[in-house]
Amino acid sequence: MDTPRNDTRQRILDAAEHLFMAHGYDATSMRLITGEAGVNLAAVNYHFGSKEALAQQVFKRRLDWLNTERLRVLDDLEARAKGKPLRPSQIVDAFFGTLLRMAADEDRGGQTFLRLLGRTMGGPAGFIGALFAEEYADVVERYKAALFRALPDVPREEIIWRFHFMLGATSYAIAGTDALQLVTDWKTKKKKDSDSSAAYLQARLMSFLLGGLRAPLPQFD
Amino acid sequence: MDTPRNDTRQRILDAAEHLFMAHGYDATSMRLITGEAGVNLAAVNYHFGSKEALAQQVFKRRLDWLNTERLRVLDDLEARAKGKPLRPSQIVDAFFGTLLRMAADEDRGGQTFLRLLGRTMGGPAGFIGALFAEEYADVVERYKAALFRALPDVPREEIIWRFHFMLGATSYAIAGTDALQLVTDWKTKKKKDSDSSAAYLQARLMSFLLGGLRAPLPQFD
DNA sequence: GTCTATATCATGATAGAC
DNA sequence: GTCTATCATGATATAGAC
Repeated sequence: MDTPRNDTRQRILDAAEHLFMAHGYDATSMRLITGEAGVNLAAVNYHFGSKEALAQQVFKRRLDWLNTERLRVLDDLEARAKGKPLRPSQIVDAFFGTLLRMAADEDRGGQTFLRLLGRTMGGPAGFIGALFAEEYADVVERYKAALFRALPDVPREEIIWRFHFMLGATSYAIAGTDALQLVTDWKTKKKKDSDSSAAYLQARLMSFLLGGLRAPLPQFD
Repeated sequence: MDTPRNDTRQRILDAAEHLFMAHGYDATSMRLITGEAGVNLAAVNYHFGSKEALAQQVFKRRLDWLNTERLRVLDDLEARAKGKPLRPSQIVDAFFGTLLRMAADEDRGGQTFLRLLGRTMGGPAGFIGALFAEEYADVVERYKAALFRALPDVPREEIIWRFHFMLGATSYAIAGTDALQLVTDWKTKKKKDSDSSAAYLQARLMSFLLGGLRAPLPQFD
């Protein structure tokens, strides 16, 4: 009896994740998806109901894990701090570092999903926005509150903006380097350490984010 | 004889810019575009040849101006510096500040184009990537060189990464705040100064970018 | 649950009258 | 330059046999 045969669902999700990443949602037809998955065209509508519902499940499968993990890490940090505010670096690492560590885990979608995520978040606010809002709401609230406590001297409005900027820098870093890659020669130079490149990216991004988060307050003049 | 009647071309470009921003490239049909522009369906193919060529012109119209302006500002700064390296803040403001100042200029497309740009740069690497590479190549080279001179102690590779991160934060800031707006209550609070909000955003973003650009170097351990 | 075959529709593009 | 009418294509979704 091996594995119970819900294989089809998984195969469709994997193919869709990959193809959405490569060509975008609109440009990916259900024929492409079912073709790559090796299943029948009608299977998508049987298992998911529609193409849009399929896309939602593609994201939900990964985001459920990510957000649970983010909350778990934050709970852990706060328990250990015993009521004292966390350091900004801890919070940033818990939120964005957890995201980046997904990239190293192929079972969690690896870079494929992360790049898809980065691209989708910038895209037209479409159907995915609602899902994000629903999924992220409590997590973002918790992390915002932690940042407020960690940076009592920074106006809350400023923190929210900087959180937003950090999201953008991270999305871009993840979404792939296509825009600059063409202009830059880093790809050839970087070929040697493609394994540890995720770790390098993480270290680089973290120091950038923290530098921005703790920058001197802007002067409105 | 009034205005010579190339009105149609402009109307199509304006409508396409607006609709691409609102719904994305794929989801915007030529019937929608010509409908909003008040011109005939066949006019797009007559004037531009194809939908894809139209999209390229939508970007080219704005980017030609933006990149020329960026070069002009950099030339000006370097002439004034008389061989001495520029300050990082000057370079960042010349590159990203010029971009943000487009948002205040309705004749240059204003926020509409800027949001479209922010969204498209994150999207699937499609046809627009080639145009960007062609348009941006010399400008990015010039700015990279200026940053190298301004930050001689920072490894060049690190500068390139941070430039990339800055692009991401800026794209996101521009592309609109949809993702966080739902979670945050800043919209109601911010209603009062919708005029000067562009100036506030610019000041906030600039201090964030500079903080990140000058952050302590990451430790790879 | 899975597949074949098909219904229904919207799209980008073009030919040709004016 | 502008319009109408239309073509060819590829999309999602579904009905019904197995």
